[in-house]
Amino acid sequence: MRISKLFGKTLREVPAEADIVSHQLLVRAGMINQLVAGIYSYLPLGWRVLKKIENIIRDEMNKAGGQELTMPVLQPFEMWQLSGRDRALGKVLFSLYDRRERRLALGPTHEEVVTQLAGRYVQSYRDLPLMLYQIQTKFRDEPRPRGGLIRAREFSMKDLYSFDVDETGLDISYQKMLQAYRNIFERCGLPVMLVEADSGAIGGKDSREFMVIAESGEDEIIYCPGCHYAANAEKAVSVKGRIDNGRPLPVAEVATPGMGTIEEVAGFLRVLQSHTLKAVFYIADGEMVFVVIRGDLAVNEIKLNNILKATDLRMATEAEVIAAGIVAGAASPVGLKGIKVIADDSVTSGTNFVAGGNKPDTHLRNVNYPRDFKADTVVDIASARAGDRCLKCGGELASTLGIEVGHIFKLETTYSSKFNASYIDEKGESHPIVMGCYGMGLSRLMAAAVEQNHDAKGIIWPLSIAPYHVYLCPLYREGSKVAEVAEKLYTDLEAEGLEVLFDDREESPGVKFNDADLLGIPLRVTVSPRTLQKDSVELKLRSKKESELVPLEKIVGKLRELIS
RNA sequence: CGGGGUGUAGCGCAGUUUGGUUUAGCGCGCAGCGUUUGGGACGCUGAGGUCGGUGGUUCAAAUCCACUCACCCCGACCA
Repeated sequence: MRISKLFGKTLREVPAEADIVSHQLLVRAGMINQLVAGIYSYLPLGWRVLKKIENIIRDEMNKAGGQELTMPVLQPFEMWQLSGRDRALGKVLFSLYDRRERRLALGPTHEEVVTQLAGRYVQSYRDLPLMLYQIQTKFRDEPRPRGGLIRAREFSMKDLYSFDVDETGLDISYQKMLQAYRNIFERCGLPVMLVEADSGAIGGKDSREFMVIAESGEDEIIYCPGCHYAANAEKAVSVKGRIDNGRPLPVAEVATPGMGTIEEVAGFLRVLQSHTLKAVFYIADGEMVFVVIRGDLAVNEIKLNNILKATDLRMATEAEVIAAGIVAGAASPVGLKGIKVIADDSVTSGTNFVAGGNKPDTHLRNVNYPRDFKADTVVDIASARAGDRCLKCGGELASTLGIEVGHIFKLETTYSSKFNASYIDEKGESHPIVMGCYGMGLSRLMAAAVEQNHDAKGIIWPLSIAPYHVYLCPLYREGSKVAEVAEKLYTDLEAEGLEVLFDDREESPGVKFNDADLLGIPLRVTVSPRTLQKDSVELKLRSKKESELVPLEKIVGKLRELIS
């Protein structure tokens, strides 16, 4: 490709709307252009990168036994009502009406459609296992798109669905995908961290995310440097320890004038915050929920909602707390009636806690579970934090930020039972198909690759996903034979099947070199009067500082070698 | 949805506080001509603007007021 003909221009200045590095560089390099918030055009260079990623993914999906197909973006809204996900996704689900006033959704993911489709064709256990996938544009009306391609409203995604007869089959499919994903990231030159995750609105278990570590990441990862434990903070667990305050003592009221927060109460009574119980109030789909957790811990709302399964979960307002007859600042589950109580398991592991007295300015000492109060549910709902102890090895947990580039999980029969997708086994009995779901964001992967591979000058594409292999950079001079040599080299390299970006512009060397660096093409070949004096060209790797002179007759072979 | 910020040429910005020599300006980019060519060259000439939109105040609005739209950031939320 001749740069003089290439659609798209590099920008010297950083676009005002771009905040994170991948967004800035992709826009400056003329690879993407924003139409409206979270919606982008891919210009020829960016599109080539996306296609390279797509081909790697397609190759690995096919190798793992996947069959590619494509499903409709426009889907009847009733399907989403049937699965109940119209409510779970809420406004994230784009919807519109056709001319007959029938409501349609723009596909944010395809569990509903693929389950219905598989259900129509799979009849016997002989039809299984099966893996179907597509690479397609998805639509999600994000509350807040951000970071360029990191979180877009229209984006490219690969989604594969596995269908098996039973759990054992699902495990095999799951492992195949796990390996395929590792291969893909490896081939894209992208180091990833595999973390345990919450499966969110899609539902399911054994949820794993592939994270690219990056400052601009949106997800917090809690991991243990000592063992291999790593989890999304939404899901992470840690050692809470036991609070041993001796044998349970009789409950004793104590005056705590003006003390509302845990910090104040603990300070006033001269006890550790971990020796107190904290009450937090939520409204789950309109119903008040009383949450009890040890004073030094924080409630993880994702974990909490996995118990409550509410569509809308939020902290209660002060007015709602008062209206429920609860004494804010001195609330406790002791003697409480008529309100659902969810307790973190930390409250059951220890003795003689300080808790609210349910009277103004009053707390209770020596509160013990279950002697003094009972919870409807006792389960882990605490946030694990960096600095906590690892539950597996006891080491100290650390945290980092990551970009979620892939997410795989087991759906089991959640969708197959709703959409009546079943098969007949050897005995002639009918069973719902056991499913798995495996997503990967291509456009996000592209952004993550830039986050991971860049320097002050620009992008440094890994060879496998670079828009072109070679940046051919002649430095013209009147009366020299540079142009002639460069033209011939361009033709020869293309004939060899190399992907060449030919900077045939009459620009000064600085402009060309800077553009080459910004675009991040892995190999740069410079032809100039200086190199031609030695019958050579200069070869420089984008990822390296040094360059070398290569004799003209050897350069084609040399490049060929570097690329294969 | 709550909080904050920004909308002036393709891009980056100044001008808005205190309305009037502003015919709305600068840098980059773009077009033409000439010189230049190993790390964002230079000269001359030129094209390019509903000052986000609507309404209002005023003799006069990029500038003041009201409403509104868009974009960005933080938070909430999120696959």
